Amino acid sequence: MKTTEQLTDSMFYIMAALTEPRHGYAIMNLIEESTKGAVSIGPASMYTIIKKLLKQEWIYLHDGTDSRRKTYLLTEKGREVLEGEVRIRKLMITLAEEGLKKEGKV
Amino acid sequence: MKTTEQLTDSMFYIMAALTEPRHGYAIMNLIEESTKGAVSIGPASMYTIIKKLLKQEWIYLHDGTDSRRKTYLLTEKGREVLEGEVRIRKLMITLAEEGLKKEGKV
DNA sequence: AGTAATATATCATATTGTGATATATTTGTC
DNA sequence: GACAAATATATCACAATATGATATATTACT
Repeated sequence: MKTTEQLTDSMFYIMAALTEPRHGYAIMNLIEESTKGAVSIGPASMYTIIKKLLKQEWIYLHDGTDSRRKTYLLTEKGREVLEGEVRIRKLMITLAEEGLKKEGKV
Repeated sequence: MKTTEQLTDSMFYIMAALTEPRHGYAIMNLIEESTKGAVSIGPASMYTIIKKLLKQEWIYLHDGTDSRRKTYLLTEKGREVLEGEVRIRKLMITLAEEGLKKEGKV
């Protein structure tokens, strides 16, 4: 999938959770709760992706960080990327919904 | 990402396009148009994924198929999967939007 | 003191996606 | 009726991503 800055699902989910300061474990729990258990990201994926998001400077290590927990938050750039993603994803959901409601059983 | 039948982005996009009978090339164009060029799936990804969706029986080879074009459509099972996906994706978009609109620049 | 929950981390592997490329057919046009 | 451009499908080898298994340390609870 080639795009103007397209995120994978997992990246999107994690960034969606980081509009507020959260640490890795909290992100995992939030995603699981928000989707009622339908989506869950394990630690391997979690920390792999966090590393990448840091490198891209879409998230940063936030103050609340103590020796035990590392708290992250979207950067301004990250917010913009997320906003763009939300827009694109909404378009595709609209397309899917329109098609589905036509009840086009051919 | 572990789930009750989670689709990758590309799979989702392609299935979203197949609520009506379409052939591969048409799917590619539709996705590009619907997202205003922001998302584009090339032939390699397209046909790889179509093969997988056929095997899963989420899409099937539809009648309109002539010797030249192969037309596909969602199966009933495929519709259900897509419906479930739309639900989950909406939840995550809502989460992202709520976070974003708080304008929480800490 | 012992155990469950919290929290981060990594490695090797599995899964998924894609650029490059090939081929055939149809359509338009000079 | 020759040629180019657009349409349409297909595959391979490689790149990018995600993940199960596992390890380790700290905190909370009883």
